[in-house]
Amino acid sequence: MPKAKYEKIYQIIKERIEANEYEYQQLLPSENTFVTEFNSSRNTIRRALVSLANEGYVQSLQGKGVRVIYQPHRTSQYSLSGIESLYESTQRNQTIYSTKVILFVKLIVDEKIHKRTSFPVGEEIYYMQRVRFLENVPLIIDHNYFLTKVVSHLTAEIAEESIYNYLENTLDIHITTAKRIVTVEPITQIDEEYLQLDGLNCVAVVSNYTYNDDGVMFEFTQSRHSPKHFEFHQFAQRTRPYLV
Amino acid sequence: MPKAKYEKIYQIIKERIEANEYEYQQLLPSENTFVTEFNSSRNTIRRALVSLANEGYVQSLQGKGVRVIYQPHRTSQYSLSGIESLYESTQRNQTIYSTKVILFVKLIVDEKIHKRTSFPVGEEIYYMQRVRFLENVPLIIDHNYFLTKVVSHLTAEIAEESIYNYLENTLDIHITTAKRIVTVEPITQIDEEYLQLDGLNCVAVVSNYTYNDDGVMFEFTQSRHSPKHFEFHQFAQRTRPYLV
DNA sequence: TGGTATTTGTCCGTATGTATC
DNA sequence: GGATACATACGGACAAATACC
Repeated sequence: MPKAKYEKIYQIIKERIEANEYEYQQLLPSENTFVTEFNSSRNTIRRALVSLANEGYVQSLQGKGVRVIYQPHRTSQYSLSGIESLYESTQRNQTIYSTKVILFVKLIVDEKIHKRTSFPVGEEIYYMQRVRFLENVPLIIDHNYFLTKVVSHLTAEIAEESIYNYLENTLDIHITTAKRIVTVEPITQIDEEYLQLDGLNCVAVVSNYTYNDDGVMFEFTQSRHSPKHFEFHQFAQRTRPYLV
Repeated sequence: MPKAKYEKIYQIIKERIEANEYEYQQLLPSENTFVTEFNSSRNTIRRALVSLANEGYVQSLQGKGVRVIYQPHRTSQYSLSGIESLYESTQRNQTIYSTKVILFVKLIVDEKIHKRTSFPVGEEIYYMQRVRFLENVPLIIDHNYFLTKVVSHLTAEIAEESIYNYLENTLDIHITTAKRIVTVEPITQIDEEYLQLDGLNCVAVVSNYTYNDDGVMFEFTQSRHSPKHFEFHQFAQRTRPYLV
């Protein structure tokens, strides 16, 4: 539940767009109209609108108005990131989701792990491998690394459920920023063993660097995706061209 | 050249971070310090800082300060998107960049093209295929679709050079927003013919939907990347966990 | 063609809240 | 408790682009 006023307004307008109350390509009510509706300053309205623009819901056109450019996903139900997370997707589609832990160890960062994760050498970490299923289809193999000094008392049982539940609710750790890098890599033996690749010899790899609100990078996760179901979304505003 | 004050301030602070004037994990000068340095309001400073945070340069910590979390790329020189564009990368590394047009036609959108591009059926478009080289290595095959009613008088010669130069400078079209979707797909005959895949049977595909500042989607581009050199960056703030 | 109203973009100043030190 | 630093919110002013008459 958001506390800030601009977040509430953002949420309300977003829901109206998703409910098609404001239609694709239509102009929203003017900022001043929202000012009277929500009884706020124009600045607060603008903050909400800027957030919506940043997430690809609307586009502001000076002198004209604010146009809706959101379109519901017509693509894969496994769509990831950007506007909608896998979690939201599972909720919306009422799909069955499960996780199987195939490795769970505690170890010390050496030079090799440092190169992969950029955790400092000598730090103690949890390392686990997990297979993630949607509708009983193995979609993703996760390699998770957590700093033990931030994430304490992790167990395989917790990893089988939701780690982020544990972080948020039990340890009261809040993630605020994350870097993600998508690459495509040749398959490993583990990939081949657990994922249904149908002859494809690559996987989509999302490397995820997660920071808590102290600015400490406490998690590195490499998610190796079955190519067939992989989809990664990005929205950019006032962007440079993608390729020269 | 940015006109707005907050953009200039954003640019200056960004350059200081990239020049390591403000170091990784160090706190920036406080907002009020910047207020006096740039002789502006705190609002304007905050706008610059929020932009930097959105692009992964800094992280704001209430009560503490604003921490630098930017690290220069230690990875591939072909790194794409997010913080640094391929163009900036080529500039920085002084690499040689070239394009070869292998197909250039004008055609009408039918049902099949509509499904791929989401251009309306019946619209006239330019369709071209281009191979893109870095240091004489074929990295990417582009399939570009442009609405002729927005992008007029395109030629193969222009496509061989920089289309965006033509758009920006000759046609005065400004792109403001873009959606990108990354997927991994089996290779086609064209991929195999032009890219050096070394036995890999997948390519990384970036689908790019580009809007001009009238809110018209005038370009759809599918860029098919050689997996070895592909890297796609994203930065997210106050994000949900990547996977449940 | 021109003038006026509308709408978004930028910028400023101020006040108050909240977290940290 | 007090000082510092970021977060939120309000209100006002003017600029720039557009729409309308």
